[in-house]
Amino acid sequence: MNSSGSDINIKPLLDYFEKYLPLEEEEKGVLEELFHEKRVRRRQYLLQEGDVCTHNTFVVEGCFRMFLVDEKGKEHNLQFAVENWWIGDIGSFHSEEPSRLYIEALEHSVVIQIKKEDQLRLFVDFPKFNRIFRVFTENALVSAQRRILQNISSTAEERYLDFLKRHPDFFNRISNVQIASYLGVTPEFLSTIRKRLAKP
Amino acid sequence: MNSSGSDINIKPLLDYFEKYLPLEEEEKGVLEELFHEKRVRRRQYLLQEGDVCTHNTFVVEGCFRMFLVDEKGKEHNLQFAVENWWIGDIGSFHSEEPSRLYIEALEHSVVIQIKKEDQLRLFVDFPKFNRIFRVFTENALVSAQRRILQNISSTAEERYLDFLKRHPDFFNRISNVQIASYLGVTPEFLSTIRKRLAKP
DNA sequence: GCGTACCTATAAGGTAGATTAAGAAAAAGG
DNA sequence: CCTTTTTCTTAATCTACCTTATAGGTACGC
Repeated sequence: MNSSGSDINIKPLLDYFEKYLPLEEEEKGVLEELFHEKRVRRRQYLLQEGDVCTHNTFVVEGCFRMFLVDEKGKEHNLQFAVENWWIGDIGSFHSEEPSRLYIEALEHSVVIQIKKEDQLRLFVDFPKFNRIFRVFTENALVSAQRRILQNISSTAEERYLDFLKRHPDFFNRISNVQIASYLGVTPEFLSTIRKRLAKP
Repeated sequence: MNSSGSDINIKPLLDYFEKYLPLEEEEKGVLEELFHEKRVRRRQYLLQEGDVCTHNTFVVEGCFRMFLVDEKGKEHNLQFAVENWWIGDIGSFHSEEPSRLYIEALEHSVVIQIKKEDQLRLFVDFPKFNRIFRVFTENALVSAQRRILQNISSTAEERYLDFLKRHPDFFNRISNVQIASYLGVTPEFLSTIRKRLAKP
């Protein structure tokens, strides 16, 4: 039980951390205290443009997308997040300026969240988490760099194949409309790519 | 003087850190001890494909590009770095696997570098630097995310205009061939964009 | 100061991917 | 279960950007 008095399922988060570093009992207790569960229905938003991103979010169950709406009203997916992924607008989280992004649940989902001030406290009290989060951020940066290189050097078909190879579980879970938006092409063009690939 | 016995100009690095957090004399001394100067001539490589990126590099003077060579032999610029920027293949640096990237000096340059093991030692002995580097990485991630969104949502002309607005100093310093490669277009097409923009 | 390598501009023809529209299939929701 | 909404497909037309080629301009290295 955490301070809100409700049972929350923090085990997936503990398991996740322990893949990186073993945790002391005290640390587990602090995590249980600082993280809070939230249930989000399909199509509900975790963050909307103009809001400041005040929480760091870990997905326990379900699926999200983070996207930008451009000046023509088109949506562009920056990232998906499923079980055991983190999601949030890290820029807004740290600058405390309003976000330009939306985070929307693609399925009924369960997340656990930590407030910015609590995360800072965690970093001060337990430098171990500072290190873990630095590593997470580095990994995210490496992924982002790979994606930039792919965007400027590959065709849409190559990007789609690489996406499927890297995330085979997304194939039956995320609609092609959303995948197209992530790849930076129209759903119509993704459809022709898929036809081309199915042929031979 | 550092352990190599040579005078190195570490002041730009100290000034840079102090924009984030004031440093104690002891910390300055440690930085001076752990960072080493390197002079790099134009067209010389700081990193080549297949090498493990063993150093984190801070640019004191000069200009670099980090790029990928694709299977068709074409080069794609991932990043530039000028005075007071960091450069390195952060993926290879942490995984200690061979890099797929090159880092090349576009001008005669001076950098100061820290070895991975020394940086880790720095993080353990002075947690303050762990925090500073986490913030650096977060900032780099935010930039990378912005660039991904731009790549999937903007035309080459919009990306070029944004690049100039964001880095006006690069206009007269970095050749259009290199800028085109960064934007993900051919130099010929960048030339037609420039003509289009010069007209009205 | 000179030669040479590189950089920029311009133009013609070609391709990847966008746009629009319209119908079929599937899924959400009540 | 039926209705409504969303998703996927196909095809025609259109545009952004690539490829190849040619030529003049610029700056580096000696």
